[in-house]
Amino acid sequence: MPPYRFETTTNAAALRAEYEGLADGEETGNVVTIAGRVMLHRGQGKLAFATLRDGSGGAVQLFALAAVTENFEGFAKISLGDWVGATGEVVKTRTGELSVKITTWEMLAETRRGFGDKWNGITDVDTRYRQRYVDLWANPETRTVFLQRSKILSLTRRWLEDQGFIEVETPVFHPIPGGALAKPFTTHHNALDMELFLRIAPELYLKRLTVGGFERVFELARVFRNEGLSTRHNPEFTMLELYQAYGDYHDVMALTEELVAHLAMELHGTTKLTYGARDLDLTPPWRRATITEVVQEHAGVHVDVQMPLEDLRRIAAEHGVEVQPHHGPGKLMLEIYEKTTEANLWGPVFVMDYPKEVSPLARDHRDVPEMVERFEAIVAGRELGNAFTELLDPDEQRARFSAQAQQHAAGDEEAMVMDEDYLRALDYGLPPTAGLGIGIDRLVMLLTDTQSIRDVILFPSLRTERE
RNA sequence: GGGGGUGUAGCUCAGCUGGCAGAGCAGCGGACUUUUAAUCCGAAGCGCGAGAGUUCGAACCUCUCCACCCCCA
Repeated sequence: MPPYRFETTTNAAALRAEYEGLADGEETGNVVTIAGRVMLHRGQGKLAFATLRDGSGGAVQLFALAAVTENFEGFAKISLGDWVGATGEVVKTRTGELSVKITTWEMLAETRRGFGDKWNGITDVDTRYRQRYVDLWANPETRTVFLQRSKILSLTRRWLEDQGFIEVETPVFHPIPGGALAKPFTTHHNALDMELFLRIAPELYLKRLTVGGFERVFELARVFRNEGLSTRHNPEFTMLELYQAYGDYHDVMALTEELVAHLAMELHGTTKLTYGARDLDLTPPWRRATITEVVQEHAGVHVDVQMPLEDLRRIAAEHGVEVQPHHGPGKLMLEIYEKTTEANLWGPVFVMDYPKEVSPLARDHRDVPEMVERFEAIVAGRELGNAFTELLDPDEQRARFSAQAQQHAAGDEEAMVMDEDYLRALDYGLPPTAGLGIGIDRLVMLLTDTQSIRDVILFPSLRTERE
């Protein structure tokens, strides 16, 4: 029967740091107590060795002798995967392995199932994602990725707080889904007898807070989008959204590149990374380019929202875009960009200025008609972040919502609907504000050089297992 | 939704133009006073994702279905 608690005095990484310099065969006289999981085990008659790995990420050898170890017979029979706590002297064996020469030990948990092949680990992706607890032990790289994810979240919080942002929490249940173009999940509240939506973005609540006087806010928000699964999409994922009063999208571009560069420096000590065997230089400043410019470069055609609709339709069709009758020039321009260019932009690059038609929450461009001040940060062919100078004018916002609501009524489930409460908030006055959303999962992928979103989400969405 | 791939022991995998299902590791039993994926000896374990078909004979061929992965919409 396992003990109710077990007190350790150190861990494997600390032991390594402190005693790695011992000479072969040297004994220290220092007694320590450690605990962890048995990863390797070697019996040798009246001797036994076990490699113990613990939460420090390090591993240290337990060295048992029949003459000095209590219940030696039991120790000689422990299995790979068992949790063991042990006390003994820190020594280095004759062959130079840092060890704890144990006098007493306790079984903390016996495993009933093996942890897979001790050499090959677990490679079956289904097992790795479903039984992450196995993956984390069997594959140290998995552990590293999630430790890095944790560090990225913590560094992001600290950095934003240093810039004067406060972290807030806004509702996950939304009576009206909004803040992004996506299909929501629905649920039902029994006591209120009302349909609710799981949020697709925290945007509209965060901007209400800016109206309320929180001038710099951010949320690390789990959001939910009812769409397919892929290496880049999980139905629930984490977005960083932040709003900065008195700023515009140029300010947020600077913030984005500085934040990402800061994270790269803290994690890797450099902003020159490798992603998928290709170099990726995240050093600021990142390139700024308009959609028109990048489409010209990658597709060799000129597009803008001023040109005749017929020309845009023709170019779109030539590039394999499925042209719908209700597509306006803005939508066509965006489709052409996404089809021909986005995935080919290695970046990092801020692709600037989007058609108003596809950006219902962004403010009109100060110089270019029918466009808004919006950018997407593209890195490694993928959208990392999306940001804009926020639309402040309640009348204009109402008109944008109306246009969206019409599309929604026409069957576009991703289109927005009217949100009267948000309009009421704008009536009170939203100061000039810039907002940013960054996909944390994709950011973690980038900074950990992983190719699937499932490699950076501990428990990715999977079909229910069935017998 | 379309295309491609995979599915064999707890894990990692092999299994040829159809011919009696295998290995290593783990687990179990045993030997061994300094091992390092320890080694050695022994016994056991899968009927091949599910179902149907072709065949004297199917893990291998055909069909249907299921799951997972990748690409595309």
